[in-house]
Amino acid sequence: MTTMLPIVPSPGRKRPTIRDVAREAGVSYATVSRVLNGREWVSPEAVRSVREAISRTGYTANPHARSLATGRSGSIAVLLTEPQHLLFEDPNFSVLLRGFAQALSDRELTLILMIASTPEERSRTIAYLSGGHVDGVLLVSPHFGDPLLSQLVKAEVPIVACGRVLGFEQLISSVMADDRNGGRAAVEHLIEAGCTRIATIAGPQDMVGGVERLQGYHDALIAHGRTIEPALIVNGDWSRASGAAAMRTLLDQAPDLDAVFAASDAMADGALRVLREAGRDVPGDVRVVGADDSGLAATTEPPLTTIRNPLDRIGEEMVRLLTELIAGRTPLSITVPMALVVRGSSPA
Amino acid sequence: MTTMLPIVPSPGRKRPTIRDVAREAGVSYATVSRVLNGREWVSPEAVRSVREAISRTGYTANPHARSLATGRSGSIAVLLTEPQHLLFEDPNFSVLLRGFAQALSDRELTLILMIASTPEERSRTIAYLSGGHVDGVLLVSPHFGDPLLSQLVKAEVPIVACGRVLGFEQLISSVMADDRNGGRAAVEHLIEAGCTRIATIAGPQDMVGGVERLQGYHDALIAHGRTIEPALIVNGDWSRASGAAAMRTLLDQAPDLDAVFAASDAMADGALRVLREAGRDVPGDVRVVGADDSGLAATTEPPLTTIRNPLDRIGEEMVRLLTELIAGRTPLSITVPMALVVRGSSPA
DNA sequence: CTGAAAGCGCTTACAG
DNA sequence: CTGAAAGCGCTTACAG
Repeated sequence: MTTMLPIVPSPGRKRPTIRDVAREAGVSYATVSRVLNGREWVSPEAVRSVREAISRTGYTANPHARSLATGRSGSIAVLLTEPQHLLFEDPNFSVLLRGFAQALSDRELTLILMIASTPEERSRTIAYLSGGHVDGVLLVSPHFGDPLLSQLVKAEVPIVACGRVLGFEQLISSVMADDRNGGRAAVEHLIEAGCTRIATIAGPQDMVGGVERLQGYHDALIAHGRTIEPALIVNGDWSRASGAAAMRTLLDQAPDLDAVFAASDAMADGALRVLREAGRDVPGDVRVVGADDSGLAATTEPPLTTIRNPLDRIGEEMVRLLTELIAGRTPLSITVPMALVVRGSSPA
Repeated sequence: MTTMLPIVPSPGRKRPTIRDVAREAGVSYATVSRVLNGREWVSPEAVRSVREAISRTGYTANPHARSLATGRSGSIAVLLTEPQHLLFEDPNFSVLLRGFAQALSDRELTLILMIASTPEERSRTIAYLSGGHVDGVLLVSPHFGDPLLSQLVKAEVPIVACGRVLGFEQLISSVMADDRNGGRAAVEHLIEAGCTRIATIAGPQDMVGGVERLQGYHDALIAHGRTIEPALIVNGDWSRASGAAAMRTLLDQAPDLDAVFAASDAMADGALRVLREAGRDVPGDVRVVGADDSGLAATTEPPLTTIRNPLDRIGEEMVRLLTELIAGRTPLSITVPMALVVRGSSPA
């Protein structure tokens, strides 16, 4: 096998630098830098010969040298502060991460993934971010009152969060789903379908999504002159298992219910299972609406009617906001609507 | 009584540099650099006063300057080449990513996430990586014959892949699960439980995991003197829906089956649903074994007996291998065993 | 429009 | 053990 020979075997092979390009193009390296950065005042011929020299040499700019000279790192940190296992198991996180990756790549920004769960990681992370080694940070699941938040704010790092950050509204940009109106839309859909005993499996009440979606449930019932019955409200923790448990409780407390709005698809799936075991037909006897429109929703039996969590859009807007923040604009808070997606568990 | 005041938070605030630390410590900045890098030949007093100066000034090294000086970037790219949506929906990917994050963080290496799906992204990515702007790359789902692979190899970027990379075994380190023996263990468990008509829902046959797990199914049957019956083998695409469809086919082709080994937990879950609908009791009438031990496995009804995909360990080993590669060692291929996890769908 | 030069913040031989 | 100095590869006023 002779094919194993590398083209340029020298271990100390040097990547071409701006000087190599300049030599090739017959100009000064300052000029090369100018065409690289699209600055004005470069003659067309210079531009052309530099471009040729670049492709001939296979030159790529050294981002570290550039950062050192400009003071801009060209990179953005995606920071996870949750105990990591929780987040990584959340399919929603993957969707968000994908959105970030796309939007950052479009802007030629590097995505640096940082996790701050253990105390050591936290202090290492805060030091790194405060050190200004990153142009900005995308905060994924800020815990209210997390000291990390104020440290970051004090360090004046541009930062945008996913979901409102209580107490920092003026300092931290944020993008979030309109959970409240989403929840309301879900319940109004059930009301319009003629349901009269609508239960809800709410999310954790120490998380904004949990609170807001439940609030939307209230809003819809009140708006239609219904009363809020405690027996129709049970909390879960977003998980399928918790949804199943909550459904059992509901069936117990209010056997005559004819609809359930679960604050997550996973909980709705758990509810579906319990309803099936209890011999209740969905949607015949009981209608079910979930939330998020995660990958799960379309594959349950029957498929879930749900309110779509626009995470792709949220990720995109977070990146846009962050670049604006970096450019010096003031913080902003954006709310993205949730849309009802109708499927078999509660048809139109 | 000296500079106790926290350094000024002026907008144009400059981060402290190595010179600031040197001034504070009363040494030259070369000495500061030495204690920073743990080089020998520094007096204990110098070390102490530098450390104090560092904490007093809140200094953190500028990684870009350091990279420029050392030629090491201190960062590792995690490269996704799959059409991204496929990967991000895969819970296994999250687990792997988490393992990477942890292992890299432990080594104070920065994790850069890169996605190369569109042609533009691909060429941008290849340029970036070939430019030597990253110390190495962790390849998540290499497609056989992907030209990106040979370009990366040609660029002499240290790279380790998840799963064997056909044709590049000598050049690219890889870490993978022992899918074949895992599949074999799953089926032997069923044989030992007394099952005689064991079906399998195999994964895609153009993916190594799909092929190997099916091979393991063969191995076990043959080793126990059983015959391979085509009617007992159906392919899926890893998804729950495909598992359900496959189960229907199996029930049709071989109504007397008493066990199913599905090559993924999601497919097993689909099979579970169809079996339930068909009135077959699991594990009473039919035993079911899945694969991966994803988050799903413990929450199905009944919970799945499965073979654990050691992705946490795989991620860890990939990072270790990569650092060794960067240090100049030769490529290596590692196989991590899969362990049987016994749950209700096929108890001991 | 273009070149020479300073400077970004670090590391690392090289002399002491 | 420690300091002065060169150099990593770029950008950007500053003079032409």
